[in-house]
Amino acid sequence: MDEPIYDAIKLENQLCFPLYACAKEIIRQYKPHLDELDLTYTQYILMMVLWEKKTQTVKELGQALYLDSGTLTPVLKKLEGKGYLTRSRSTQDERSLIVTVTEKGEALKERAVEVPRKMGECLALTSEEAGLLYGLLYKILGRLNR
Amino acid sequence: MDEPIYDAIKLENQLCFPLYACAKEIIRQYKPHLDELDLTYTQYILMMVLWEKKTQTVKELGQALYLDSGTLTPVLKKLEGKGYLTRSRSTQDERSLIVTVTEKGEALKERAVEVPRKMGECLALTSEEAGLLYGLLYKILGRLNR
DNA sequence: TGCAATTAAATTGTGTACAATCAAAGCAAA
DNA sequence: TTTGCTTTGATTGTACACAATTTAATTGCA
Repeated sequence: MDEPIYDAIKLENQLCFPLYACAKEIIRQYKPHLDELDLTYTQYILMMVLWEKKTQTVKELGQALYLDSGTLTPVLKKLEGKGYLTRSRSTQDERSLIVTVTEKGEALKERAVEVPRKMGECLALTSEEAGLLYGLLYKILGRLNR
Repeated sequence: MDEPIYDAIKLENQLCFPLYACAKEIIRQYKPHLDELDLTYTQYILMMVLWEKKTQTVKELGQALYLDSGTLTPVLKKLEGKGYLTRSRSTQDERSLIVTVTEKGEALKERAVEVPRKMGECLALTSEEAGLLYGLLYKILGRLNR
């Protein structure tokens, strides 16, 4: 009853599935730490971009995070409501919305630096393995990004 | 202005982010192929389990897919509506819901075998790299799974 | 110049994801 | 056997995620 023709559609032979499951499970591990900051994972990675760049358009945020305006608009409004960023139209190009981190948003960074340290332990990869995984993932992302 | 203290919360230094982005981007690549089968990615991986096991409880599906009943219940109802599976309570234990693939669901497998072949090309990894990635992902999943 | 094509966000609708809670069923110890 | 604990799915509420459409602004070109 073993039909090798069908091996290709066995869950255990997929590469996408462990990728999908792994991402979800790791994000679940983040939750208790991010709850302390009152941030979701999506809000957290968005703030990460702003901590580094201070000011970005929605388009730039979308490119950095692989998210579109349909996802970003409500997340940005939520973070604006929390006082971590401001949203305003560009005077050069009224179509562009400029997102800028506030002082309160900057201050959050001080508490957020603890999150990667707390998370680091749970992956259980050596630094070589982590580097290898990192390289493979960005190789795939680079290939898909066109 | 380079503050190495903050390097840990740069997006580019995260391992979870490329994992999350990669999973999403690959699932996006699946979409045109899965559209031909009128399946979403979640529906597709659920059917994958049923193609192999024929019959599973919701609990077993949840363990296989890393999903809970809050996600599975609506997906199962949708697939039941499409005629690909049936849902019925176990007579041994009325708490358990037994999910069984139908003939129509089995038939879908014949068309689904083409999907992995069509997808294989877009990853652009050698088989060594794919094996390495696979191993690393399951190592993480194994560690997180307790 | 004037208008068609393009671009940037926002909106709408569908489909997950998951925490928290609930209800029903089974189990277990006194 | 009855009460309390556990297990299993379903439900509810919140938060993405993205395709498709809409709106407003800008650009390109005849």
